[in-house]
Amino acid sequence: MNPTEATPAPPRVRFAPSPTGYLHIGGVRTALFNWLFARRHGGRFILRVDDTDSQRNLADALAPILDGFRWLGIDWDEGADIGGPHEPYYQSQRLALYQAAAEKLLASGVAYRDYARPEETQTERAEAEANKVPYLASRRWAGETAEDRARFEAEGRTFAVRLKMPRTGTCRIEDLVRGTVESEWAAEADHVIQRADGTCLYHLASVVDDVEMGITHVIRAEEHLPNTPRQIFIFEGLEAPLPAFAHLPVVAEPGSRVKLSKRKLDKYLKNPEFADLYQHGRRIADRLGLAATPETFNPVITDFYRIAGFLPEAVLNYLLLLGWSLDDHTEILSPAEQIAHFTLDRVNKAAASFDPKKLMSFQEKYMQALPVDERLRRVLPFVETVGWVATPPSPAELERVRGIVAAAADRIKVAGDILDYDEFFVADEKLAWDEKAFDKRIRSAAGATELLAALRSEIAELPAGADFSAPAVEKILGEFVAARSLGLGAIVHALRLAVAGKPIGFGLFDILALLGRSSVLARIDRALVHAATPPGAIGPS
RNA sequence: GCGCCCAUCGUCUAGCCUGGUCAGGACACCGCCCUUUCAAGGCGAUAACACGGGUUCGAAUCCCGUUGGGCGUACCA
Repeated sequence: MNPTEATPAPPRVRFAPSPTGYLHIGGVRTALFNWLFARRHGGRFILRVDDTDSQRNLADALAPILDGFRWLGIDWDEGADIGGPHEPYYQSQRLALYQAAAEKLLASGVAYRDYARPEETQTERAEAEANKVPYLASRRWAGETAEDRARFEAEGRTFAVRLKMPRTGTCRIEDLVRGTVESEWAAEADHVIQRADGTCLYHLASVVDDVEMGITHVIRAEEHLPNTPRQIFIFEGLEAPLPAFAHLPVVAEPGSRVKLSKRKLDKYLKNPEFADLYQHGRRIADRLGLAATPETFNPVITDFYRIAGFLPEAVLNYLLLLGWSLDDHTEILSPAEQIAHFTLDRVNKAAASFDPKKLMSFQEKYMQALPVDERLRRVLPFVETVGWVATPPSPAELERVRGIVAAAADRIKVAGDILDYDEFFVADEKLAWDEKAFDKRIRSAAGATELLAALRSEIAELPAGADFSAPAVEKILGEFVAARSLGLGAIVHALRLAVAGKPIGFGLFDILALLGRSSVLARIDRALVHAATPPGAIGPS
């Protein structure tokens, strides 16, 4: 690098979630872009907590957010939990800073004490609405002199602090994503920055913190774009340098441009693809015995993916492409590649709607790329939680689960899918059958029970310790059907139902090998008894 | 209402700045192949420049307008 060239200071960016008790997937996308930008330029990513309006228990409301980021591998350099040079990182603990800033704005005349009563402001606003003009405060109750203040206070009025917005000129924002955005200052209302009770509002707090924390780039969702002029006004009032702004498109509902919201789960469930994703996760949550309410478990919330056993890299990769692209063909980017290639100028302007199917496709690709032992590692916590293996598993259990994972191959899309394969963990006498399939494939299939019985004796006659691996089983079955001039199809379905209880799943030879000879014999026996029981009669539970 | 933002296949997008390609890729869908089921995989097909005016030999690309959508307009964030 040319030593005479000034090295730009490393950027400082922030993500400032409200402690709401959950991490919104759209918020993750915004945080991801900030994080990527910081990592790409050797800057700092700061996690500040916007709890100015918080009534809830902070620790409980914040934990899911921090856990979500940790799970995703989005780490922060300063902020919640870890502190840093600009402590505290909780806005509720920075009130004095905001009040001092309000004083400064008041002193320099860019803000005023507004003694208007709420209903008076309301009347003015209604009037403006009726006249179809932007609402502008009359400033009739602005206590700008000591006399005015004394008079208003004598009337029993209290004040809020309002910005005294310019009434002429143009505000120009050079947005890194949207280019030059212009608006008339006169269209800006005199926003309140400090309430009558002395507490401060978002716009003031946000700007004061950005100034104090040395934020160089404000990268946030597009919904904040119309708020930017008033924030710029505060920056200027504080005589602070302006950060660069980059407004990201929102993450929208499936098939719409409306911002994704966790409260509209019922509506999204009418979208079949969204419903599929939800049901997929739900099945896993149910098996885990989780109380999955829409408030805590829903594809809009990051925890959904963690609980169901998604790979964080896959989720991140999908989110990256929601509003950003590298070129006309690259889709799979590892975190390192994402950092290496991310630039704000390739961020899209239009809102991007959330596509559950495409997310799943990323998840499948990432899962397929994982070696069996890695998949085993992801799957283990699930079988441990439901008690199918001990915690930690014995070497034999480990080997068994590994075999199941290997045989499952691409069928395990998310780690929690392992819970679909209870037939390998349930005791032989507890195996439940899919009755409809059982009826079709065994009870009403001509010759099925006879064939099953014949195969059963053949397997039983195998010498003790005979090879029962998948290839060996394949050979046994092949010879069994060949001796009867039949195809494999003649026995496969009945056998699958008998030993696994369901008509779908792994390759049959894998199933038999995984179960082992004694289980196979026991299950065929039990199926034969069950087949003899008339349908509708009470079968084994 | 007013202000701002946005607009390419169903969806995510490339292309737009620096006009000229059969408008490219991915996901989904559909069809075929493979196949003991289910997945997976392979091959193929359908599918888009919101509309209307300009400018130009030529417009997805530049300009104007229209329409549609989104966000904001709180003593919320």
